Amino acid sequence: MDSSLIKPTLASVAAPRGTVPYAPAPLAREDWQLLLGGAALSPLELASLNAMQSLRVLPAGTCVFRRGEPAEELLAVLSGHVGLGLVRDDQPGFHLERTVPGPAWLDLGSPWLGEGHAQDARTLGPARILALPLPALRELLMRQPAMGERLLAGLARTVRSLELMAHDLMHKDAEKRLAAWLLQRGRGQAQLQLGERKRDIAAQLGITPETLSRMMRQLKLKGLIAVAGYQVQLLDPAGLQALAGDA
Amino acid sequence: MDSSLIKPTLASVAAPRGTVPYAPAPLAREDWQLLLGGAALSPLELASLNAMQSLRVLPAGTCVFRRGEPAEELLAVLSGHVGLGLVRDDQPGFHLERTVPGPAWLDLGSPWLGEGHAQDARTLGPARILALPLPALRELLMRQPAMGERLLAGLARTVRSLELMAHDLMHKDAEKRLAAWLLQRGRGQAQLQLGERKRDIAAQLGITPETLSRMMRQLKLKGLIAVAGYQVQLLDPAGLQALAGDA
DNA sequence: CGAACCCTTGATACGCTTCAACAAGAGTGG
DNA sequence: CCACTCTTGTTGAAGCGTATCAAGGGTTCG
Repeated sequence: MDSSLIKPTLASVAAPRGTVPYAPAPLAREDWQLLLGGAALSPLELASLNAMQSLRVLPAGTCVFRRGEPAEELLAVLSGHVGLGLVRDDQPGFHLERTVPGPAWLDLGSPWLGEGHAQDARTLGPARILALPLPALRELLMRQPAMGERLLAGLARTVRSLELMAHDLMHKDAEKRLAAWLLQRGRGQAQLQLGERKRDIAAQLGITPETLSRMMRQLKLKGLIAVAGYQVQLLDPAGLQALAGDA
Repeated sequence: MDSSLIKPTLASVAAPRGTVPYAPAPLAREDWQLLLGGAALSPLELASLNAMQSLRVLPAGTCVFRRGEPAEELLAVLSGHVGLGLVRDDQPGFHLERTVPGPAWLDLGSPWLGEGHAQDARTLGPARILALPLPALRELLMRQPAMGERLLAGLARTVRSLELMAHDLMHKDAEKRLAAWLLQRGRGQAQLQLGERKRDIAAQLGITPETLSRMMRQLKLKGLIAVAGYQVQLLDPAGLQALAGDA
């Protein structure tokens, strides 16, 4: 069985609304800690969070929320990948701009603005989505002000990541961005399995699928990576780092 | 006296550290409200904020903070413009990436991460900088949890703005970005005075000064704007909007 | 006055997109 | 089982958009 044959699931099928009712099972402590970071969560905090939490189990290609829709919950991806982008009325398909790999917050900001979501979100593969209703969370914030700081840190991390993306789009060419993306996705692992379609990767990098294909070949020719289908091996992480750097 | 002759102040001079001691004068209620948004601030909140606040009055081209420097205060620009970018060791000058026009938060996120600032910041013109020390703010947050929500909303707005910037960099060409920038900067006013050097505007748009010059000429030729030095008139806002749009 | 900026304009080069064609699965229905 | 279609990734040729390089003019300041 060749692992390179494992292909990402489709994302361009019709996107029905996720209607699976929430599963009432409480989350593990580690799940919460990964999302909220900071100091260890107290049993009281854990209990409050588990009391308000609701979980949605969504198949691939499901719509999580639509642009303009009022944001009344804080959403997080527990497992799987969720894509943020736009459905354009004049063109078919889904224009992906950014993917959120679980576990991570999906939209931590919109609920506080009261303006609704700014983008569409849909699952790129099977995913588990965590939702915290805003009213309950507000109440928790009043009782446990330390929770506010965890949320602030989470949003600050989003800001960091977006600043980095803007920086890269302005100052790095496609090859540098791909190298940086591979390193970030690899997280130290030399072997990595692409969990999404290559065109979705290209969309995240702000390039066309054709260019991504060419850049992959470039890196392969330079001996920095080895590619076999959806399996990529980082042969020379230091070389990739040098190529991706701001130099 | 021709107003188009008003030129932006230099920003490429040596950047000394801001050393002006804080002025103890309390801020007006409107200043706080503009920054923190949301419901009207209570007298108690105002008093607490004014008690911890410190103000720096900085001349043009002053360094506000450096990359990597620990972030122990929440910073806001009360008046003037502050540029965020990078000083590169190998190249001279300051590589601007984003400007923050006062009144607005300058760096609302870094203090919560405990990792220091991610970019350098320096004033593009004379500016007044507000600082709220983190320990005092933490204490206020514990006593007044509603303040946390105001900060969350502020960070969420930053996220929105960065998402928009990334979107534009990926999907809009230079002309579209310039049109969008002019509309945003105009804020409904047809007449607008460029407060910064054109090369700084170009840097924000992710293009070179040469391209900015050409795009300005393009818009002028199309009859959408009229340009006289640093004075720009939006002749056809609807046309600009159509050109800048995602269509 | 020269020197140091700044903005502009033109010529050229390069990166990336676009368009078109093709091969390789995956799903479907005969 | 096959033919058929749909989607994906790949490759090549042509063209657009923007950067780069070079030169010139305007303004400010010493």
